[in-house]
Amino acid sequence: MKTSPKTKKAASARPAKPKKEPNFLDTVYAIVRRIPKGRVTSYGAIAERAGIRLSARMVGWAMNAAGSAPKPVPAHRVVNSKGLLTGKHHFPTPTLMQELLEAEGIEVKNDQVQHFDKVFWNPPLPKKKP
DNA sequence: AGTCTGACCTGAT
DNA sequence: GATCAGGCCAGAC
Repeated sequence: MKTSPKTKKAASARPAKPKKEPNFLDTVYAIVRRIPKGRVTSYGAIAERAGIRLSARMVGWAMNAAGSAPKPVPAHRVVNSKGLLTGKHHFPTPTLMQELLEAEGIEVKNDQVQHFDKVFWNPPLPKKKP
């Protein structure tokens, strides 16, 4: 048999989706995972680096998915532009986020990162291998 | 299939 | 100076 009744899925080398970039989600993870210890970043910064400055909301949603991510994502190092631990409520324990930050040497008071502009870490562009 | 929300940010009133 | 609304992408129901 070999008949191939029809071109079921036949040759379609690549219509138009060579997989440019997986999902901006993976990009976000890549950036978040690159955050060094003792540093924090903001959703907007990640979103901008990911190429979606107007979509900072999705970054938060991405963090939510981070719990389901194959690898642990330091979501506790991600705070909003004000340095507030807005997502701390989404952690296993509402104090875990602060605990982790303090454990890394970051001073947190009242759910607010102290010296935010000093511990703030600007994420680099996800350099892609040529 | 369409609809809605989501850990936000920025600009304008 | 504070408040309101808009915007973007992706997943879940």
